[in-house]
Amino acid sequence: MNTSPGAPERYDPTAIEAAWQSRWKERSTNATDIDGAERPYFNLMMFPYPSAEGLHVGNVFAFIGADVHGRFRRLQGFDVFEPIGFDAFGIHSENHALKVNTHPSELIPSNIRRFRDQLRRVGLMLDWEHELSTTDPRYYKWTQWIFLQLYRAGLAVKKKAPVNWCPECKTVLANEQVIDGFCERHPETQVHQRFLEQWFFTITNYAQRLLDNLETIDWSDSTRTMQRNWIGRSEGAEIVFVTPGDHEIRVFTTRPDTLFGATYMVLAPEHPLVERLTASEQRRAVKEYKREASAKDIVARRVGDREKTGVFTGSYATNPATGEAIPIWIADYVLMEYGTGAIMAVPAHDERDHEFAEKFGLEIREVIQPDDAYVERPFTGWDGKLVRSGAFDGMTCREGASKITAWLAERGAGTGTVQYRLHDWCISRQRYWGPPIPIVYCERCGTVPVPEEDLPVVLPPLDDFRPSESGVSPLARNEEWFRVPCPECGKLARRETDVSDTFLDSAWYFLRYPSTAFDDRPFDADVTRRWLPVQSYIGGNEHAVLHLMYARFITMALHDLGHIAFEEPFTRFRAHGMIVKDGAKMSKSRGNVVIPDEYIAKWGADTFRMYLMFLGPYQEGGDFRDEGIAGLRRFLDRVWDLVAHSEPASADTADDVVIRKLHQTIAGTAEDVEELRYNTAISKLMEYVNVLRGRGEDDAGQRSVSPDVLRPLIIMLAPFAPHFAEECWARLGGTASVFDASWPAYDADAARESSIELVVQVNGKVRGRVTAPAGIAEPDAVALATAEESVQRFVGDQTVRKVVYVQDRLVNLVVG
RNA sequence: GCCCGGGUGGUGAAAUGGCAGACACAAGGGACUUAAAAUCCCUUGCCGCUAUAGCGGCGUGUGGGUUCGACUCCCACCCCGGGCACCA
Repeated sequence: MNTSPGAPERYDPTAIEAAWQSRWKERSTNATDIDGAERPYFNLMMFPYPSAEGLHVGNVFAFIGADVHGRFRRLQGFDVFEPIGFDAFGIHSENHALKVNTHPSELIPSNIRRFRDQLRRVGLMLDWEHELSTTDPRYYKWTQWIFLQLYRAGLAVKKKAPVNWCPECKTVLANEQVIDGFCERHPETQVHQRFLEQWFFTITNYAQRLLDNLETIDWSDSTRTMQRNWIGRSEGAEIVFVTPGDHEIRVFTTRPDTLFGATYMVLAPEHPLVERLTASEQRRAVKEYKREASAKDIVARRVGDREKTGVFTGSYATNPATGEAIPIWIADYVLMEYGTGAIMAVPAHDERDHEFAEKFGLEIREVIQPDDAYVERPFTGWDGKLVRSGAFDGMTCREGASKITAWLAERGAGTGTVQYRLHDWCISRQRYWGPPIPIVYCERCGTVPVPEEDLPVVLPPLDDFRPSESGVSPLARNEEWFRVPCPECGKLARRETDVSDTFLDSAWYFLRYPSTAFDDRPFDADVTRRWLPVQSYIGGNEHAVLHLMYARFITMALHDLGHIAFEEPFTRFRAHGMIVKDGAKMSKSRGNVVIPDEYIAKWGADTFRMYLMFLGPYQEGGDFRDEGIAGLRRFLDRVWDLVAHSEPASADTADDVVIRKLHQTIAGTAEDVEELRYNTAISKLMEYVNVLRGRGEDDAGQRSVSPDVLRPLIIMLAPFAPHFAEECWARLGGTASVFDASWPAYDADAARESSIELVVQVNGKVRGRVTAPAGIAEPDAVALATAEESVQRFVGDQTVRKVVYVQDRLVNLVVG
């Protein structure tokens, strides 16, 4: 440690970071002027769930990447709004509260305090004036208000449906929360199927728009692909099969071209027609099979490689193409939730039907002659010609599909249609820790929405908030709370005791941020017009089909109801990658979770920030290794040293090499930061520093460069190392914050190289290099290249058959 | 099974179809130091030839192809990560 008087002060991140953090707070450096901003820029990051463990490095990685973007935009002259909040309702918090046997209303505030503290130390440009928490009645009042808007529009409906039931959570889960048939939060617990009355948002009404709009928004491809797959659009036909008893069985198929090969049908065991179609001699078998199927949980039902089971109903239906009577079976490989819950089985051209037909000895009739004769059976491809298909013989599959659909339509036996895999969003939860759904059930008036002026329906304190085995909400144990007069007739009625899904809380928080000052409206019209949609949203792909889909849906619905002017909430979304530790995913059980605090304490937030942004491409993530951090600290130390010894009189301001490198760095770094290529942006700054260090040395061995070539460096460094940059900026004579400066101007002329190095190849192999003036013409370049001794050796007396010249880059002589 | 990513030195990684390995880490050598740490300088893809300077060959998961030229484009395959999965 150098402590002698007069010696240059060492870089001390602890002191500098604390000083600047309090200065930012005092001066409101990061507060946004919501009403007065000239160039509003909404920079959003995914608000965290305030867990008991505190922020981990994954959260911090996400926030820093978003913060770098926000700070960069600010240096470009935008009024950047970078708010934060807490997603504190939900099963996550509640389960933790149950585990440690403390009420969530006690836990959450202390967790939030810890999070605030951690977030401050990371040095994010957060505007704390607009902090929100989903558990705040001032917030969830409007979550309930959104429910009411959707309810009035018919987009919130109550229906009995097969739902995913987690026996551990003792609640219903959305499909998105079921992973491989197991609960998202309890990987050991299988999810079961139950039929319950639940509130749904009919997101399926928006399936096509959610799909189409994906083309119009600037999102990571990976995220858009996941959404596309989740929506799962399939084109095909709905075809009607009629039974002798005049029952109509509708099926959906993506392969109407194979209709002539449909040799039997299958209904889902829960299909409403099963009862009526069952012949008396099959009654027992069918009943037994239905019982078995309903006893099965969703896993057993959904695992794809399971052996097929099923039972014949004893009835037949007429194949509308062949006129043949084909047997009707029931089997649990047909799912009631998709399509019509019934299929036409074409065992010759569908793997599942094939397996089923083989097992039960049903007819397998090929109606496609594949183009390639040597393909495996069943042939499920599209490249073939129709056979045994009457008038459609000889057509390609594509042609046959549309012709058969048209032919069915003429006879009223079918129609072209589209199916989606997307399911309606089940939003009710039989849990405690969420916003109560604002509905009252009255014996006389039925289902009555709580009047808007009575919102919020406050979640009452409840000592025993455990979920019950029976699936009834904890709130149903609080009679005092749920007994209320009917808002319409005044007679004693009963509140809805379910609460809403956490994903509803987070589906609209970005709308609230700029309007947190208003208590009489969810989002102010003027403010919203100025600040939304969100210009940049950065977050993890784990939310690609949950949060991001729901937020889009809620935004679309609010748009259609006239509350907002846009229908897509996030103009640009970028998914960041995942941080792993020594090649393995971080997890508590592995014991390799990186806690940012200790690293920040040891190295300083700026070094830590820079390391995280440097360790790999931001959108791919990377491997966190302790050894790598020192390099970034060394880099900052070197910059510190340059700043400490800067001399206004230094000649480097006119040094071509320095100036050229500076302007190349300005252009390259801006482009990299713009594209979130933070790792290469930092490496470019390092290159520039290496040039400065090589140039700055005087006769006495003392480095000294002028502040003029350092200031642009400090600005470019500021998004990554904000405290460090502020301190250097001040030491270089800056008065205001470095973030009130502008990103350095790029001068293309200054960046241009005057001489270039031409690579000379012979037959594509590098055989020499020549220095030439930039912009050299081809004949001159070739002459220079050919004259080179090392090139001559490889050309010898062979004739040059061809010359390839790439301007200012290379000459390739093709000889032989 | 299907749909996305990805596979490059000892390590993290970089490269609009045009010098593979920028920038770092680690390692080795040297300077400074009584010594160590820190700092600074040098070396560092592999193999071979050479006393050295240097010279040559090989090299981006594997096998083919396109091209004057391929980490980059095309085809087939292998491995790793993620998503979906009896979705008709």
